[in-house]
Amino acid sequence: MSPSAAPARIERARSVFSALGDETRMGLVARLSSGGPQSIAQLTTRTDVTRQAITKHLDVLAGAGLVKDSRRGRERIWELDSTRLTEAGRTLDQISRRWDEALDRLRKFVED
Amino acid sequence: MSPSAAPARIERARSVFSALGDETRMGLVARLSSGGPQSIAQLTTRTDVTRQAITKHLDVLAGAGLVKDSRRGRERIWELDSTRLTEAGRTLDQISRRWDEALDRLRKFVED
DNA sequence: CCCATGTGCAACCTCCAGATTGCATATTGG
DNA sequence: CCAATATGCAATCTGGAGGTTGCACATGGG
Repeated sequence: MSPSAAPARIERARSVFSALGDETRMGLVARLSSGGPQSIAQLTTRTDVTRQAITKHLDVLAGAGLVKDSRRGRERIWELDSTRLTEAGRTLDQISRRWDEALDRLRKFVED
Repeated sequence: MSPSAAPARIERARSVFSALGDETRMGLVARLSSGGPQSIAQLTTRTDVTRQAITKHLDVLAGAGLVKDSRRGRERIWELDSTRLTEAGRTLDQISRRWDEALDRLRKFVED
């Protein structure tokens, strides 16, 4: 496993954030994470948008590698794929940590 | 410090992701995290967009609570505020962890 | 005191994300 | 076999995000 260059990692995280930035999509992810794999029809219930809209949103999430689908009869089942989610979380931690360390250095410097 | 209700926490994270979803803004955050506090003019260099565009992006980042500004003479200095960044990262971890645990339960259930 | 530098404001433009509607196509249960 | 259910495909619409331009307004250095 290569260490994955920082820029690529950041860009990957950005695509994840772009996908999660939408309210409907964030809701879908939350539902999937707690409710388990579900069909499009199921995911459409308790939503104020059309099934078509949900389908598009799921496609976007899939594009960011956050979900994957499989067929079960006439249904299309969607489920979460936590890999990218975890990675994006770690990337955020890194950025904020780097900033905090820079702050510390600055503080010490000022004290001298 | 109240534990902050889950929905509010998620919504806050979503607004952070929405801000970080843009390529230019993600770039600004990366620059600020490693390069320290900088003026608008500085942040505009090495960018293919106008200073006005950068200003708007900074305003969006500020709206999500990711950066804060202060004046220094005729300059306006922007710096990172890692609080929301860290929180958003933890939120992602929680979601993916919840999903992973659900997966484990499902696996054990199937084995029985 | 003046000019170069750093910003703020506001009008304006363009494009595409997010949504809808209408119709075609699979599957399944009884 | 047939009607109900679940989804796919495509055309179309629209508001707002992201960008620019032009000009006014501070501030600091020489």
